[in-house]
Amino acid sequence: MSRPFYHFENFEARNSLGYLNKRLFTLISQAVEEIFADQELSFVQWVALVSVRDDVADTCAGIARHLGHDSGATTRMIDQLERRGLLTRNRCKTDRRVVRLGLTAQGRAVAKAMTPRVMTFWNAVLKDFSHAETTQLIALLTRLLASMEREVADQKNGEQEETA
Amino acid sequence: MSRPFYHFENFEARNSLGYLNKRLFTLISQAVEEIFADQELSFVQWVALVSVRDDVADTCAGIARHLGHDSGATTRMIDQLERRGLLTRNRCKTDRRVVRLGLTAQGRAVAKAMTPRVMTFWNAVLKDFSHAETTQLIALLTRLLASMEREVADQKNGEQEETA
DNA sequence: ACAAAGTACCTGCCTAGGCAGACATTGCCT
DNA sequence: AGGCAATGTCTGCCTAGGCAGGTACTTTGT
Repeated sequence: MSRPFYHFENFEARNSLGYLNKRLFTLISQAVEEIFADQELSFVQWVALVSVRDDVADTCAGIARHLGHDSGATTRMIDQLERRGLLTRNRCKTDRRVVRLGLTAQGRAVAKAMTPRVMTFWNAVLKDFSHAETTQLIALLTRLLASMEREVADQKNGEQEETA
Repeated sequence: MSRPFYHFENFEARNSLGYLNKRLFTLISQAVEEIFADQELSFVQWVALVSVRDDVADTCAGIARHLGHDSGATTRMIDQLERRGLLTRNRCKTDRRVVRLGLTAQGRAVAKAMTPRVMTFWNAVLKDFSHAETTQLIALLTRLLASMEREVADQKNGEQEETA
C-alpha cells in the first residue's frame, strides 16, 4: 500500500474523483440522451442493444450485470425494447430458466445508425486531447474500475463474514 | 481539431468513456452510499452539506448548478437536510427571492465526521496508483469535464438558434 | 433420489431526479 | 414609471432504477 493520496488539505470537490465522476456522468447522460432523443432511445437501452449484438450479453441477467443494474429494472427496460420491435425474447430450450435475447432487423438497423452519432459526439468532446492522452485516460479509468470492483467485492465479503 | 480518436474498429464498450464513466458511477454510488448508510445520508446530500460549509454554494439554486441537478429535486433534498436539523433556511434580506442556507452545529459535526471515511475509502481504492498517476487522472478528468461543459453549452446554443 | 442452495425472471412498492408550471422578486431597457 | 425578461423557490406529475418477494428451474451435496 503506497502513501495515501488524499489528506485533509487536498480533499475537496474539484479534486475528488467521486465528484468529478458524478458531474461527468450527469453531463454525459444529458448529452447522450439528446443524441438519441429522436429515436426515443436512452443510453442504457442503447448499451443493451449493442451488448446483445456483440454477444457481450444475451440475457436480462447478463445485461444487468454488465450495466451494474438491478435485474428487475432490466426486465422492464427490455420490455420496452421488445414492445418497440428492436429485440426478441426466446425461452432457452436447454435451460428453461433463461430467456435468450436477439436483435430484430430493425434493432440491428437502429444500432448501426446510432453508432456514428455517438462516435462523432465523443470525437468532438475529445478534440483537444491527443491520442496518447485519451488512451491514457481510458487506461487509468479501466484500472480504477477494476480497483472499484475489487473494493465492492471486499465490502460484500466483509458483510457476509459479519452475518455468518 | 486533431484526428478523431474513435473509429469503427476501436469503438466498443470496454473502450468507451461513456461506458467506463457510467459503470464507475454505479459502483462509486453503491460504495459511497454504503459509507454513509448509518447516518442515513446520501452522496448528494453530503456534497450539499460540504458545499454550504465551504462556501461553494449557499442557496438551493447554487447547489443545483454545482451538482448539475434539477432545482426542484434540490429543494426536496434540502427539505430533508433541514428536517433532520443539519442545515437552516433563511430568507435573504437584500434579495427576497433567495433563501440562504447555513449549517447547524449538528450539520457541521456530521460533515466533519464523514470526511475521513470518504478519504479512507478513496485512498484504499487508489492504493495501487502512484501519486503521479492519480494526479494525472484527476487532471485529465477535469479537462474532460470542462470540454463536456463547453459541448453541452454549444448544443444548447444550437437549439436556441433553431427555435429563433 | 431428494433436499437445499443457487440462478433467471418477473412483479409490486418506494425514492430520487427530470420536466413543466406557478409565483414572487429583481434587474434591465425604453 | 412601466413593461418584460431573468432568477430563485416551490409544487405536481412522470419515469428509471433499487429492493424485496415470489415462482420456475437447475445444480450441488448427501
